[in-house]
Amino acid sequence: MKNFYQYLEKSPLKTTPQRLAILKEINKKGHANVDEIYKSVKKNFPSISLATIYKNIIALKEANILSEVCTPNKNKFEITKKPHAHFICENCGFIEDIPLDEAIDSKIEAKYPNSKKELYIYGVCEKCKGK
Amino acid sequence: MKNFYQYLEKSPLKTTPQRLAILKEINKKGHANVDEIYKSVKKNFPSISLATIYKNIIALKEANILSEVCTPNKNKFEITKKPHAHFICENCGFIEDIPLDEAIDSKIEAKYPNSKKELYIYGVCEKCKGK
DNA sequence: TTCTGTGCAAATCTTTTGCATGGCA
DNA sequence: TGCCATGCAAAAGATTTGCACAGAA
Repeated sequence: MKNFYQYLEKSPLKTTPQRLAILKEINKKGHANVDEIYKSVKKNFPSISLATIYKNIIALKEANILSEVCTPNKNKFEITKKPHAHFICENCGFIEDIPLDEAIDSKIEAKYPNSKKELYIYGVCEKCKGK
Repeated sequence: MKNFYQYLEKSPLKTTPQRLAILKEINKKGHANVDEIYKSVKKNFPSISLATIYKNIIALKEANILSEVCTPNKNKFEITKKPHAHFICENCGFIEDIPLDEAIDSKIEAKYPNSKKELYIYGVCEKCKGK
C-alpha cells in the first residue's frame, strides 16, 4: 500500500482530504474514469464536487502522480508506476496492467531515447469471453 | 492515392459525396480530429452538418475504413493501413506514423494472438523543438 | 496570515438523438 | 421505389471557469 501523503508532500500540491480520497479510490480500482472516481469518492465524501475531481486530476497528472490511459471510450486514470503495457477489453473497457517486455522497451528506447512509451493491446477479457 | 469509392463499395455503406469528402480530407491530413475534418470539409461542402461527420466517423470505423488514434487530448482519425506505431508530440499534438518494428510485433503477437496492438511514443516533434 | 483548494453555479464544448427530407442503388 | 444518409435543431453529456469561502502550511 502506497503512502499518498508522501506523494503529495514531495509535490508542489497541498495535502487535502479530497486529494487523498481520490488517490485512494484510483489505487483501489487500479484504473478509473472521472465519473467512477466521482461516484465512489462521493460515498465517503458527500460534499465533494465534480469540478474538484477534474481540477485535481489535472493537477495530479501534472505532478506526475497520476497517469492517463487513453482508450476509444472513456479515458481512465491510474497511479503512476514504473512503465508497463495495458490490456484493454474491447467489450467492457476493463484495463489490466501487463509487464512491458524488457527487450521491447530497450528496443524502443534505443530509437526514441527518453520518450514515454505506451503499448496498448486490445482484445476480449476472460469475463467477457465467458459470456 | 487510394480509391475511396472501392473502400465504400466493398463495405455495407453507401457511397455518398459527404463520405468521400471526409475520407479525402483525412487522407490529405494523415490524421485529423472531428473539428478539423468538419472545418475543412465545410469549405468545399458548406451544407455538411457536424452530426453527419460524427455519424460517418462511427460508421467508417465500424467498417474498418477508419482507425482511431487515442491521445490525452483530442482523438484523431486516420485511414486504416497496415499496423504501425505512432509518434505523438506532447506539445502540439502532431501525430506521425512510424514503422512497427517486426521483432516487436511478432513478440507481442506470440503472447496475444489476433489482438490489436497500439504503440504510442510520446515526445517533442522537430518543429516544437526548434521553438 | 497567506495563498492554495474547494464547492457551487453557470458557461462552454462535445457528442448523440429524433425526425423530416433528400438521394443512392 | 425502398431505404439508408443527410441536415437541422434540440437534448444530453463532459469539461471548464469564476468567484466567494474554507482550510492547509
